[in-house]
Amino acid sequence: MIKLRDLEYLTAIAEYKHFGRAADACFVSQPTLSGQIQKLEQRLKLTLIERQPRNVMLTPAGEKLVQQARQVLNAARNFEEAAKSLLDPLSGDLHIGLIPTLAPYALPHIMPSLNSKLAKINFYLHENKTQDLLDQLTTGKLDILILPWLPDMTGFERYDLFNEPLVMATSPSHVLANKSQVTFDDLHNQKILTLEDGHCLRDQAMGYCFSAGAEEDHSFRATSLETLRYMVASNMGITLLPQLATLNYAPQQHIHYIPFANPKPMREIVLLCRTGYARMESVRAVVNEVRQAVKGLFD
Amino acid sequence: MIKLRDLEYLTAIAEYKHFGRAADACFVSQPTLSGQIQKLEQRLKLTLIERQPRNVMLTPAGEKLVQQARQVLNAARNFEEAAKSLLDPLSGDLHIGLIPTLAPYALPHIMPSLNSKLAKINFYLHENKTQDLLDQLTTGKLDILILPWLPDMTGFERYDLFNEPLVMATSPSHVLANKSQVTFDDLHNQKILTLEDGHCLRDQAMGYCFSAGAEEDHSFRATSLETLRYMVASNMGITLLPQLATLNYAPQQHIHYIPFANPKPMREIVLLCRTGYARMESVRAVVNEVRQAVKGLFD
DNA sequence: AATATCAATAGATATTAACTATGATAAAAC
DNA sequence: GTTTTATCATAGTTAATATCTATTGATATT
Repeated sequence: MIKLRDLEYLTAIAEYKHFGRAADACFVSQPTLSGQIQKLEQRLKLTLIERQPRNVMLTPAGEKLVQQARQVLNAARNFEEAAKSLLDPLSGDLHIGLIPTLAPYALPHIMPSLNSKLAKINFYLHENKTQDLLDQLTTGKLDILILPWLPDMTGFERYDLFNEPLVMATSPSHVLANKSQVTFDDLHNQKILTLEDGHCLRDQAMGYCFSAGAEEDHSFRATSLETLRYMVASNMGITLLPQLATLNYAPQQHIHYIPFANPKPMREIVLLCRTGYARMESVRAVVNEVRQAVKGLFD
Repeated sequence: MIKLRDLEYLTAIAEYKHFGRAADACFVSQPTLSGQIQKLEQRLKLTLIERQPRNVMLTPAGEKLVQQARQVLNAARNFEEAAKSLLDPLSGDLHIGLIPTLAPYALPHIMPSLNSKLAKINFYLHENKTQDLLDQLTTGKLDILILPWLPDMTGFERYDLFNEPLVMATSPSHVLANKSQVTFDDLHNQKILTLEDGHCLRDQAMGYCFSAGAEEDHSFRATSLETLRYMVASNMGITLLPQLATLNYAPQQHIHYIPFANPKPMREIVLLCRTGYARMESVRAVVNEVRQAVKGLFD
């Protein structure tokens, strides 16, 4: 039977394409790693690594087996995590991935209670675009994602957290600024400022706006919600913001936030983790705390 | 890092609930296994096994970790199989699960070409009820299933093989015996002989018949299609048989097989394997051969 | 009370993964 | 064209440890 150590060596080579550095990463000497890899190749009767001078690379067979090896190592990590979590259920490290249009506005509401109620869990927060988060969840770099649900997010465990309305943001001098509600029809022919590509908020907000007959301002795409907010304040256009991003920001920045009349555009914020993840107790605890924490934020 | 050997010991104990027998299964002495399990428990700081005199059992923590351990061992097996299959892609052992209402009638059509075209693969055939097959596929005891598709079979890779019509079987003296086609309405108030519980053909055929107003003969449930066939021949009632079970059987047994008018009742025969299974080449080859082999059997 | 069953312990042995030191080879530098 | 550097392979040694056999201890069963 294969040894887990061998698989670690193999994946390290795949990562670094360099025996010395891979050996360092495994905390062994280079000859040790070289020798073990050779033995592995002999046992499997396969050449896994192409040793060109100054250029180490994997053979096709090597690539394939590295994938399998990562699966095994992930399962082994799961075993150890499950063991630790049995010893002390709500403890250990938990890596949470969030998207940039949610993290800075939601975290102030949820992290205090997470940190106090689940004090033995160390929360690591990672901000990234949706697709990267999903990849990192799959590979095990992240344990939990909190993001707006999209229908193609299959193959994960899903927990609904809350529905976040999008609201209209205008400068005080804008024609819509003093309405108490914005209707679908109000959007007709309005010019909308948007985020740059890759933000799921962009796709979602634009979908809503276009179907209402609004137009995107193609001359500008913001890299963050804050940029967008400043543009709106400078009377360059209007935009849609998630409601969490509008709390405690209104007075000082001369922006009017106006809710939509029904049907309100919404983001369905969910928590995802891998199906079969070893620490479901921690996940469920987080889900409960987040639900508690946002209770009452949305009417 | 945990060792795979430890996980094998743990799962062996889970299987045999007996140190001696588990040790035999692992090809080591009993003290070796005892010692390693103890070390494992110390490392994890968890009691995994309850050692009652003459009664070895797992603690709840043990049960949980055994599950995780099996995952790891499955992944490791996958790695080794992937390696072997890279060495010689279409070779090795392949365990195929089939249901009893399909296997004896389909295998004569498909095994000859599988054995000749994929001569280096050793095919092991397992006949069992659907739910058992799915469990065994999940746990890795089986590599491939061939059975009628049901909507709850999620989480596997699926390949459509062929659609098998069901046909009406009657004795020659039955009122429907000499029709060239049976319609939905012909079933009204007919008495249908059925298989015993657990056969998916029973559920499927009955679903069709009941919706047509037919009635089940509650006084009798057959344990196999062959019993059913004899009952029909003895003029005890009529039944629905999958078409493959009617080929080359008609003349000698005095049964009339009558096709249905559209919409024909159908079984959608699919091939399932685990997603991410390491030997997809072999699976695809089997899929292709089976599709070839049944081509022309159904008009 | 005697015996059988079964897991734990003790001590010896063999395997092997790891180390340090060195060698070999080819690209890069002068 | 020679030297230097980078990089992986080889050799020999050491330390760790999984395994074995033999035995003990404890508890049901007869």
